[in-house]
Amino acid sequence: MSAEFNPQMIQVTGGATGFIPAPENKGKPITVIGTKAIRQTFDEKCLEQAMNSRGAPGVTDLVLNPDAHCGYGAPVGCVLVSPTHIYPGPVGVDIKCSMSLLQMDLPADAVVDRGVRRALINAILERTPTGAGRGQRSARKARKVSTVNGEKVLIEGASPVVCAALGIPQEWASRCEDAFHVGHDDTKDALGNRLAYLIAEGKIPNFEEKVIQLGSYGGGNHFGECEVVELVDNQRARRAAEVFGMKDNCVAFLSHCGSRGMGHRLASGQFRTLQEKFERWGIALPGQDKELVYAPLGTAEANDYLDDMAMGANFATVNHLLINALVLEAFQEVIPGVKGQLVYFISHNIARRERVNGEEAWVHRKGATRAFPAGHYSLIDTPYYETGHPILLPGNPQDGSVVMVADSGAEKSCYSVNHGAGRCKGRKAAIRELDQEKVDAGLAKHDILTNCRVYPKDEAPAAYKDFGEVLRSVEEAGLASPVAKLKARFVIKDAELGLRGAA
DNA sequence: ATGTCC
Repeated sequence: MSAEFNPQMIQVTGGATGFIPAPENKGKPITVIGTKAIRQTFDEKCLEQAMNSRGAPGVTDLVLNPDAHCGYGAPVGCVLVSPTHIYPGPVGVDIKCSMSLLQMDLPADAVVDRGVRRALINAILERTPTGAGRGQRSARKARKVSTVNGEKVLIEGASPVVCAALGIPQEWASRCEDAFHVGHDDTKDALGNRLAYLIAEGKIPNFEEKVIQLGSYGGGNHFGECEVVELVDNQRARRAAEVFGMKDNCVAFLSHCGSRGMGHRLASGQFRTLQEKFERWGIALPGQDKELVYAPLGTAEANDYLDDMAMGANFATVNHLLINALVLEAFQEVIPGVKGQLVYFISHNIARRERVNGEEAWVHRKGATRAFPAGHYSLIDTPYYETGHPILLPGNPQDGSVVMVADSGAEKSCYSVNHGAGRCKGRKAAIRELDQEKVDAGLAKHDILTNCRVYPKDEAPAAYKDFGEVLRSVEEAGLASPVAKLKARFVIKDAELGLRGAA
């Protein structure tokens, strides 16, 4: 298999766009987004996964984004569309891993002082811990979490009752890609029934401990980052920023996290169940990849998966909104009177039912971000119909992150863009090859503070692709345009990761 | 991603 999958298989059509013919030339080709430099970053395993995913049962469209790299069954950084099947692998173990951005009514000058930034880091960490398990949040600061009914969170998502219990401003629900998710039959009763079954059967052990994780970041590539907003200087970007509620040269807070132990448990339970069934029934898997299990829509297996995915997604939604509420509280403790407003909350690990090619289909975005441009039917009755919705893309602390808005060209990528820079080095390779002093010096040079004594090498900017080249790909392909740049002032990560890598 | 296989 070695020489079979390589970037030369991509046929370039220009404008950072190309295609790979589907396996045996059956059906639509894989759409590939990326400049020449980006196409060279797609390794064998990533391309093999893309081909397996494209040839999988019921799959009609596959898009490979510029940040694509090897993932679980399907590449991280791809879009998989099926009108007939649901695929748990291309949603992933961190159901509804997402980005959110909180805009502060606070000029950039307010976070120049390093003492103020240190105080903010500490106030934020007290409320929204990082790392495995429940983290180190103090009991006093965790009080809001212990008052919420965990079952309601899974069943209702960011409902008025749940938001009120957690001190989340109700208007933030309108700044979500989806504020809640319903079950396979479009009711929340389906979720209530499914959850009662899971709990009765002991399928979600330590349920309350998982609920307490609400308002925490977790580890890996998750982070919280204080930013200074630099609006792009053109009329369209200015208009979009106005609708998004973004303020030039002001402070904002960018968060990346997902559904924590709850989503992990729901997802891994589904993988186990489906893999056992495929084995028992002797059904061949696409490319013999057991991570590409699937369920035909309408079966009990698909219904159970859709219900579990919805509950994991509801947990992630409330987790993100609570983090934003707690981060705002932390800012207010350090800088009394400061105001904050959610700009947007948008996922990059979720399957959504959308219209593609004129029919309803499940659009699986695995490390990919929805990108509906102005006038898209789905944005009617939202604040974003005239502009398109905000697209939140983390790059890296040194080179910055970006807020974009979709262009009409996004149709060719099933209305999707990348979800970040994408890894170019595996974690082990990054820990082995990168120099700790250089990693820390890079952040220091940009005057970016962090809670980590040493920054995790496997999360260093050098472990990721060139973000500028990734964004060039998106713009040249006509998928989206920049609205604002986000310049990091401090970054909060799982500090234990760094200590591990420093050994 | 995940107390990294309840």
